[in-house]
Amino acid sequence: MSDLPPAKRDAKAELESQQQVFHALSHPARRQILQVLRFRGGSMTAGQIAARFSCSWPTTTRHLNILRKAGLVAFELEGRERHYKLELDYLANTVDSWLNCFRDSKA
Amino acid sequence: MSDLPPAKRDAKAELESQQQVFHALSHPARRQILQVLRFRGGSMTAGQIAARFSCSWPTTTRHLNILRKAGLVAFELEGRERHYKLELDYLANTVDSWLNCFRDSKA
DNA sequence: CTAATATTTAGCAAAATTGCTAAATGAAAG
DNA sequence: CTTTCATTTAGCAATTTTGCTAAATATTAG
Repeated sequence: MSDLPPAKRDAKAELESQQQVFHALSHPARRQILQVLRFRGGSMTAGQIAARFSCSWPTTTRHLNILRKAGLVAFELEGRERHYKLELDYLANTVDSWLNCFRDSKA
Repeated sequence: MSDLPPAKRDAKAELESQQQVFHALSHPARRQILQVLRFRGGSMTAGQIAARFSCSWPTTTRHLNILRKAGLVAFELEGRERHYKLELDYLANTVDSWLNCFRDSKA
């Protein structure tokens, strides 16, 4: 791996993290988790999140993992709770930077 | 189906079209098709699009179908060619309207 | 009508995703 | 140290997605 010039390596890495973000956003449950987090001030425990969803707790955990690997949420341990927090700027910036190419330049 | 008050039915329909858009955007080849279209002025034949991708022509056709059902592209027949065009506004508006909830309100 | 061109649909196998239940981890309370 | 609480990991079955090749469709050219 990494037998590429820095510029290309970076571009590739950026494409990959973009892919992780868009993949994470493709499942309605995951978008909803982000919205609930946003709505509740940006931070909740795993239990509070899981309680709001109809799917099983482990399924929610997995969605949270996908969101975390994509960089859209992060958590901090507090005793035996995990406080997940929304990575608001990363979310908005990543999507925006892709979407900007498609914004009407005539506006 | 459709045994719901109009407001809820509409909300549900909107969620569903949002889902189709985000699902369509989750595959790198599909995002790339949109970018190529954008880059080339918003309109290309199926053949011109397929020629730019490493996957087989039928595979590209399927990606185009997914994009079309999501409302992100549309085509017009011109002889035996299909001219696909980018639905720029729908793309930007759909993604934006979801993303707006996550834009920092303090800015 | 026949051949060629542009593109799609059909149908299949491989891979990825989802959701579940059961078991595991790790911190805290008794 | 044993139990309890909060949460995750493991492992499996069902479904969906992807990509391929082969066959079909439709339009134009000869």
